[in-house]
Amino acid sequence: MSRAEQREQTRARLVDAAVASFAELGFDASSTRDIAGRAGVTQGLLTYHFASKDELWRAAADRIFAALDPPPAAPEDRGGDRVDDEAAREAIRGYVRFAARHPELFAFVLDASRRDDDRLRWLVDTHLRARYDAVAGLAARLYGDDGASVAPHLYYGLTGAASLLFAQAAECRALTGIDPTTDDHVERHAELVARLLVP
Amino acid sequence: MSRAEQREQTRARLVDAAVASFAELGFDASSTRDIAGRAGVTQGLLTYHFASKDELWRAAADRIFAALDPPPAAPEDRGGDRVDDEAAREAIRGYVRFAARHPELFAFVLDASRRDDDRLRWLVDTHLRARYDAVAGLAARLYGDDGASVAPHLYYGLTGAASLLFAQAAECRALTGIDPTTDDHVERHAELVARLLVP
DNA sequence: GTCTATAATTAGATAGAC
DNA sequence: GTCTATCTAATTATAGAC
Repeated sequence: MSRAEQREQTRARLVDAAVASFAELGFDASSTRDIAGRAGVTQGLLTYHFASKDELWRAAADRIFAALDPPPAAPEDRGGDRVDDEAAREAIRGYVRFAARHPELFAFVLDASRRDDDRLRWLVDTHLRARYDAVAGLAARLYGDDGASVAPHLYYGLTGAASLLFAQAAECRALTGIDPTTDDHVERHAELVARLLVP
Repeated sequence: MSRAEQREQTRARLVDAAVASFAELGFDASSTRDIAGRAGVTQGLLTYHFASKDELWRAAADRIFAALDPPPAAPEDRGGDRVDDEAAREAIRGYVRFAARHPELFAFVLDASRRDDDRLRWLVDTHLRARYDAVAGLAARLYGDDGASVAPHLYYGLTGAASLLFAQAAECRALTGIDPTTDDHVERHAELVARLLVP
């Protein structure tokens, strides 16, 4: 293997380990030593590839959001002004299924949103704004002129309703006895959220 | 002031500071030195009153949940089998208003739910289970025989939809330009969530 | 009851050998 | 490109003076 290949392989393994650690433990509780260990290398090598913990965190964010492009398909606009209800429901079901299968995305954003600092602003500017604008556009089509004013509430309401169950899977198991990550419960949750937003 | 009074005052200030720090920064990123500093005492005194960081965390949890008793009023059952729709909506609005004014509750639970450890289990057994059972009972009245199976989805769906906007207030300001903690936006969110759950 | 001093551990970042 | 060794700073917890 060439040095360039070796380089890319090591970086990829470090970023994978960083994504898992940041999503699971959060930024503060994650240690670069532990992340390096998960990737099978030493901490010294980690700082060779990523000069600071912040730089590693940004690489992890890029990796997480790269898995999202293109964004989950918005419901097709079938000629008329109004979006077809069942198509909107299916889009929401798809969103819930995605949240269930990628809990690291929500966990990562939630962790960054904790403090009003440079990392949050970078995440908003680099990855979140474009996705929010897409949802706001959808809200405008669903709610007409009121779209702009309901967009924030719809965005956080939908995201919270869709994602919290999977972000708190451990709590849910302890509290209710059910495992929310099973296909059956993912589908139940998708149906509930879809029916709540589009009755 | 007697020593007993002094003791209680110092403990109360330490617990108040701990609640703020654990909710704002999370357990790991909170330091006992900083918490002691916020309370105006030294770290040595903190460990005199609370032998470990874990013990302080449990005292903070007790304080947070003490503010919740009695639980937010459930809608009155007006004679019939079915709960009155408008009363159910008002109960949900009250829940959203409470979430908006006490973001530390959601932040604290969310932080504990991150890891499947002893702290999470203690929190579930000591404070969360009774509250969940109340919601599950409400679900049974709203949804009849299906209540038991939808209760977990309803609980996390409602909690997420109601609370996330305020838990991520800093992100919301950066992302949308609005401040979700204003009375106006709290009411908008309350109305949206109430109308979603009880159309 | 409160403080200062410190032990023991761990963190992120740096330097240099290979 | 990778590793070992080390620096500096911060952490929780402990011990003892007052």
